[in-house]
Amino acid sequence: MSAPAIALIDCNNFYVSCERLFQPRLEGRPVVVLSNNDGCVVARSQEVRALGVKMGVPWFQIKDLARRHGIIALSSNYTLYADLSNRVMSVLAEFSPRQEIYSIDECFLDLDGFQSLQYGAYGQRIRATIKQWLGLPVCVGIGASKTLAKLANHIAKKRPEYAGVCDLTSLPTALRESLLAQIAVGEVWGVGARTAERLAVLDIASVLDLQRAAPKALRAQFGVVLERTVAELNGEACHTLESIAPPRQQIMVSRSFGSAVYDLESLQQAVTAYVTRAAEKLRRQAGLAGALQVFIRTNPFKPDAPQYQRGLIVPLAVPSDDTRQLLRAAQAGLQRIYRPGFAYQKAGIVLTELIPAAQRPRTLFDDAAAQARSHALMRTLDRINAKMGSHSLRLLGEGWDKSWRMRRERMSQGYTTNWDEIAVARTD
DNA sequence: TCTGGGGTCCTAGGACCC
DNA sequence: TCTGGGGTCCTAGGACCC
Repeated sequence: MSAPAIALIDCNNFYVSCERLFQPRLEGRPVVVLSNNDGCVVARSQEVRALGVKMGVPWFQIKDLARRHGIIALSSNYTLYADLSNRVMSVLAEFSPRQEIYSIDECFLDLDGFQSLQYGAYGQRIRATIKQWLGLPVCVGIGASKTLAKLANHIAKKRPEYAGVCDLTSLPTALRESLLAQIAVGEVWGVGARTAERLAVLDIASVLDLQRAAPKALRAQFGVVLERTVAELNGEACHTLESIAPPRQQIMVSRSFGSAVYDLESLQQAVTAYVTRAAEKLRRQAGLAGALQVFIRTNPFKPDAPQYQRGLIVPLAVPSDDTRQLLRAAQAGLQRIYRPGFAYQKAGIVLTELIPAAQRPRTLFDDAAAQARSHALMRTLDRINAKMGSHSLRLLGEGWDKSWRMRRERMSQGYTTNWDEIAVARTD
């Protein structure tokens, strides 16, 4: 009987690695990828980390530093990252029958049954395969629980002597504990800055301290989440591997504007675009929304300017996935919360009370013919946009001028997703 | 000038009911 | 002076994640 083992494979500074794949000149140079509107740093190359640039820092705050050190900043190209992510995940799926895709650049694999191959060696094979087939660097962490696998991955990333793969299940106890004693408790999956601060007061500073802490006392002070984390650190798997992603409970689409927006019409256009996108996601998971929330807000980072923020939940008479009905609800809500005279910085919508389309409630007033027409129209819309590229067909309400559209001034191309921008090996 | 977007889970407290 | 007790449901907000 083998002990359970879970692997966490995580791409190294994924967005930067994706960009380097198609722009080899970025290799060895300090590179960051910025969030929407070129706002914050969301990915940093090793060279940038070494300069002390923190995750999430606003780009304008480090422009001086960037100039001095020749940091190259790129707008985020999510189409490219999503495509490469899909390729990484398909390759990784070959290494275990049970895979949980956890985020765009991470997945868990259940290694149960692969013990005879030696987990560490298996991890090296995974790492080498992704590097050779896709050109992307990954690290592999292996542990008896998801939390330990994450921790092992952290060690694999930070300590070169592990060559990108750390198998905590095979380390001698003394070595494992000395490693855990050197890692700050805030590195543990599920322990954020607030909790780390409160733990410090109790003299729980390292991962080893937390592993050895009394679970019941922690539960009383911090709740059940931290209690489970401690159990996981002790090798008791509380978080199971979810190979089938459960349907989302809410679908949100929101964006900051490229520049401030004042008039209702621009907000209406933006909200139309967001609802359109959210409805596509909703139909892709075969769901219906029972309610829609719409919200708008001014820029909270400008406290001197008049502030206004409001949201409203609009219930739908009947749960729906029809873009037109969702739009009516959103526009009605927007009308009610809009106040003139403010510089709006962001708007968004959230679809909530989601149910599977198969559970569509029946009412006395069901109009089967109208439902069939709606279904056919939405399916056609989705198909055309899937084939011709999203936004090929869209509602007039999105408008044409788009002053609210976000800034992306440093964007790379669609090397793998757009025939016109496909990567070129040589031009002569 | 310039500060992302999209999620989940848990808890506390109020409303309501018997 | 002195104002029940317990259960359920819902919502808002906090904390965390990538």
